[in-house]
Amino acid sequence: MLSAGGPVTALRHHDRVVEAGEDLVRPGDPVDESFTCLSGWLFTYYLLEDGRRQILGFTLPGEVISLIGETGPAPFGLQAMTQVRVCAASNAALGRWLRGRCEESQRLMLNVSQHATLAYGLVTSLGRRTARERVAYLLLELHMRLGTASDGNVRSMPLTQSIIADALGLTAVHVNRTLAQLREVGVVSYVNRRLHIVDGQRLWQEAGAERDPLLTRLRNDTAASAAKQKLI
Amino acid sequence: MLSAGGPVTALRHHDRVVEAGEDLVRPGDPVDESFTCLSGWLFTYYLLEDGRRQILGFTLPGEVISLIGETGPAPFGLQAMTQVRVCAASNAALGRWLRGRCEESQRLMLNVSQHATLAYGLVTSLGRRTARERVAYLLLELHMRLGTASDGNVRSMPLTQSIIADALGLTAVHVNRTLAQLREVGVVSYVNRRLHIVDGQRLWQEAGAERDPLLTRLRNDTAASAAKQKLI
DNA sequence: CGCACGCTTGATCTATATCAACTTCCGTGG
DNA sequence: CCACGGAAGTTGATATAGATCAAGCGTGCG
Repeated sequence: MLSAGGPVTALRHHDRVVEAGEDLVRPGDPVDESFTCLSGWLFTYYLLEDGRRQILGFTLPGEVISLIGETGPAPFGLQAMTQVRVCAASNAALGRWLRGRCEESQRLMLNVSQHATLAYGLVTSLGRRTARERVAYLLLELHMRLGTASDGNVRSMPLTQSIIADALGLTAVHVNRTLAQLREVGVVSYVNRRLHIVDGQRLWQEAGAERDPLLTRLRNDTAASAAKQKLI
Repeated sequence: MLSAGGPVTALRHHDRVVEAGEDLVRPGDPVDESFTCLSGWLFTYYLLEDGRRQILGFTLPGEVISLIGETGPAPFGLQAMTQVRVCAASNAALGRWLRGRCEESQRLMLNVSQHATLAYGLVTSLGRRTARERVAYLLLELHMRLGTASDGNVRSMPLTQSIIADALGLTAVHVNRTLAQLREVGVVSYVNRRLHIVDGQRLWQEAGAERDPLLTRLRNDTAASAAKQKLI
């Protein structure tokens, strides 16, 4: 879905390792590269002048961060949540490389447009969902982006409660209480960076996502790519 | 900025007129076209199952709605706020046309990526800004997208208070009070669908946008395109 | 004329923030 | 191995931004 696997890796001029908590891109840095995340998790964040922070999205292993549309100073930062290995390609080279390859261009556009779609989902969460719905929705989304393929219901992720808070426009304290609620009613538990989906169906309900076109599509996409995996 | 002016108009197979309050695309419709807005305003919206509505963005005259990344049922709707004239191009034809034209492909990608950027701005507003900051920010953003070019400080727009509310994750009532506040302190007034910027500098402050990279860029872009206009 | 929609204003409620204290976990240095 | 310190998580008490409910006003339109 968010992985294109193509041009950025083809052009990789160097890989880079970033330690947990460090920035791959600092807000304001000149943007001149795009990345593929080889391993580890990143988030994209926006910083208000007074220090309030909003997380704009997460990048999981295999996903592509296409910054080729950006110019000048980065309006946001990219921070590693774990140790991260990325491969980088300069946007200039990428642009040149794409010049002859319309196919690839369009593929990359697809990637950008999927990021936009995820952003729209987040807008909707922040604007119109309750804390509980937001948390449920995020956990569900990440669960699916990690690939439904293997061991079903348990999954470990590097999110802290205060990262969740900054992604969902909430307070760490409130995220804590919300997670506690969801655990107590037996829907999901997220303890020790370990996500355990207790009742999948109820989780979809809690997220208000049963008919949510965004998540539904994500489900189909991952189902499809899981099927593809099987064929190999 | 959000206007590409290129492929969609080049390929227009038909124009269409939509009356105020009608949908150009209904949520769930199959998406098979992209549009350029020739006149009038639209908004993109997401509908939760229980009727809550979140507006994801606005489309102003001259701007392009590229849906070429979308397939299957539309996850969102597109509604006309005024009578709207758009020109439409089928995504299939658009894809074919783009095949030989990498330049144009990239231009379109730029457009998509700018929409994503606006979405990130909205995420930040909804997640981490107060009602007052949100309203100020939105008014400022729209003011600039309308083109700073001509008559400075007054501008008429078709936003109702409840549309503003649905865009900013607030209640119409609260938007009303917030607008009243901003008016009383002499920063902006938005009365009768008429935006009057009383104190531009304070408005940037209220929006918390003085160093906001997103809006700053928008300012530069429109300044640049205004300069270009002059040259013609 | 009357009705619907948009706006305004007041009273009250509530989801979430804020403040504060305490615990548990984990890595580091002695 | 233990002692320490800092980050993450937990829990309670209280505060507040913004929601909800309700009523009334204007105005354009069928």
